[in-house]
Amino acid sequence: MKLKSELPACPVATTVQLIGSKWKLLILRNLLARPWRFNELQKNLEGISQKVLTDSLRSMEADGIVTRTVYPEVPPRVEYSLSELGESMRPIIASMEQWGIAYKKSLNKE
Amino acid sequence: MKLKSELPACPVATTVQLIGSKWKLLILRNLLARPWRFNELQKNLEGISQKVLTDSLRSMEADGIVTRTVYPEVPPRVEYSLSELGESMRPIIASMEQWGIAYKKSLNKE
DNA sequence: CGGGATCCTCGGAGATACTG
DNA sequence: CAGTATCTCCGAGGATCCCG
Repeated sequence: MKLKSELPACPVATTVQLIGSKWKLLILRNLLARPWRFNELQKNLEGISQKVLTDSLRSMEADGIVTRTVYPEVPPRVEYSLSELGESMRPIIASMEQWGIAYKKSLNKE
Repeated sequence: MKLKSELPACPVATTVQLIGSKWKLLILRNLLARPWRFNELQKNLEGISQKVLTDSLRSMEADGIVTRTVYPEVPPRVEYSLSELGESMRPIIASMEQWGIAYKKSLNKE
C-alpha cells in the first residue's frame, strides 16, 4: 500500500497507514506475545529480507509502536518489544484474526 | 501493499489481503452506513480514479464482501452494498477507528 | 451513468554484498 | 549478531480516452 500518497484524514486510514504494509501486521502479531530478537524474527517470518525487516521495524519504531532495546554485550543483542501504543493495538489484531478464521470457515462451506 | 505476493497463511494476513489495499477500507467504511452508487462513491472518495474504484469494487465483490445490484433502467443505475460477510467486518473497522482516534490524541500530547 | 481498455509512474519489496 | 548500502523489479495505483 502506498503510504506516502494522500488519504482522507479519517481514523481508519490513519490506522492502516501504520500497520497496513505487507509484514508489519505479522511482526506486530509476534511482538504481541513477547519480545523478539532480530534474527529470531527473520527466521520466524519466512521469506522476509533483512532490508524489509529492518525498514519495517524502523518505521514502527518511528511511529512509536515498537521499542528497540540494545544490550551492550558481545555478541550484540537487540530486542524488539511493543510500546504501550503498540500494545493498545491488540484488539485490532484480535478482531482481524477472529474475522479471518470465520472467513476461512465460510469458504469451506461453499 | 502487495496482495499477490505470498504471505503466511495466518488469519490476520488473510484479513489484510481482503481489505488492506489503499481504498478498500474507506469504501467499506462508506458501505457500512448504506448502499452507494458508483459515481456517488467516486465523489465521496476524493482522489480515487475510476479504474481503482472499479478494481476495488470488483475485487471486493469477488471476495464476497460487496454485493453489486444492477437496476435495468435508463439511465443505468448500479448500487453497491455490503454482503453479510462484509457486514461482519464492522467490528474490525470500529476497532481501527477507535484506535486511530486515540492515536491522534497521543500525538497532540507530544 | 457506469464503466472498459490502454499506457504509465512510483515506491514497496526483494536480492546481494559488505561491516562494526 | 544485527544490521547498512545498492541495485533491481513488479504491481497497485493513476491518467486518459472511449463506449453501450
